Amino acid sequence: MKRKKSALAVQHCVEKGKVNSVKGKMKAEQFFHDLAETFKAMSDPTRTKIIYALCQEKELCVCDLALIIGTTNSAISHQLRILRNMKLVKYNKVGKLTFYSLDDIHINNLFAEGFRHVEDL
Amino acid sequence: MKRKKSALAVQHCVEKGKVNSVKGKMKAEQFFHDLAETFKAMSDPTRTKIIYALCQEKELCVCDLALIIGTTNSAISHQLRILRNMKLVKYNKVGKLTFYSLDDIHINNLFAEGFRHVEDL
DNA sequence: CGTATAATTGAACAATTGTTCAACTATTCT
DNA sequence: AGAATAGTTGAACAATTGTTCAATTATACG
Repeated sequence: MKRKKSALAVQHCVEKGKVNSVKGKMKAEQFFHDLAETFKAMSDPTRTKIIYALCQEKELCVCDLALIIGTTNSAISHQLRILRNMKLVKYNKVGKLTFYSLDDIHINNLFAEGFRHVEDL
Repeated sequence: MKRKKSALAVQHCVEKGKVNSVKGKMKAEQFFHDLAETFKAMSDPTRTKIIYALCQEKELCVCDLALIIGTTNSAISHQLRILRNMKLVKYNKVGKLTFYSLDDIHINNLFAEGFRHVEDL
C-alpha cells in the first residue's frame, strides 16, 4: 500500500550539536521579555529625546523637558511613566515640580552604545 | 476694559538657562528616529532570543534558530529582516542555507549593557 | 478662599506591530 | 524533470502603541 506524503511540514535540524548547545544556554521566557521591555522603553523618538536631554542636564522637570522637546506636558508625562516603570529614570519632587534624572550610570552606557551604533550609520 | 483670561494654556519655563543650553545641543529629528529604531529592533522577545542565540553561536541558519527558539521559519525570517534592516545582523548564503551572525562587536556590547540592566532587576 | 501652575491620568483614536497562513523562489538530490 | 528542503514574502488579523483632550490632584501664592 502506497503511503501518502505527510501533510505536515517537518522541521529539520541542520546542526544538531549547535542547536542543543544553544538550547541548553537559553534563559527563561521572563528574561527575554524583560530585556525586550528595556529596549522597548528606548524605542520611541520622544523617549530617546528625553534620555538624550537628561544626558546633557542631570535633572530636568517635566515642563522644561516639554519645552526642550517641543511637545505637551501630558505627552512627556506619559512617556516618563514608561521610563520610570523600566527603571531608566528616577524622580525627585520639589514643591509642585518633579525633577527627573537617569536612574544610574548603566543607562548612560546603554544609551551611549546605541548612540555609537547610529553614528556608524 | 477688563481683559478675559487667556483661553490657551501658556507653557512656562522653570530654568531658562538649562532649557536653552540643552535645546542648543539637541540633534536632528532623524538622529532620534534612527536611535529609536535601533532600540526598537531589540524590543521584541523573539528578536532578543535571536540575538542571544547568536551571542552563543557565531553563526546559525534560519531553521536552527527556529528550532532553538521554538517558532516557525517564517516568524524568524520576518524578524531577521528587521534586524538586517537595522544592521544588527548580517548573513552568509551557503547553498540553500542562510547563516546569520551579529553584524559587529558593537552589537554584542549594546546587548550586553541591556543584559546587565535586566540582571540588576 | 480662589486662582494659577505642575503634573498625572483615563479614554479615545489612528497607526503600527508580530504571528499565521499560503504562495512563492531557489537550491539540492535522485 | 520531479520532489524535498530552506528561506522569503504579502495579506490578514488581533494586539499594542503614542498622542490628544479633558478631567483631576497637588502645591504655591495673593
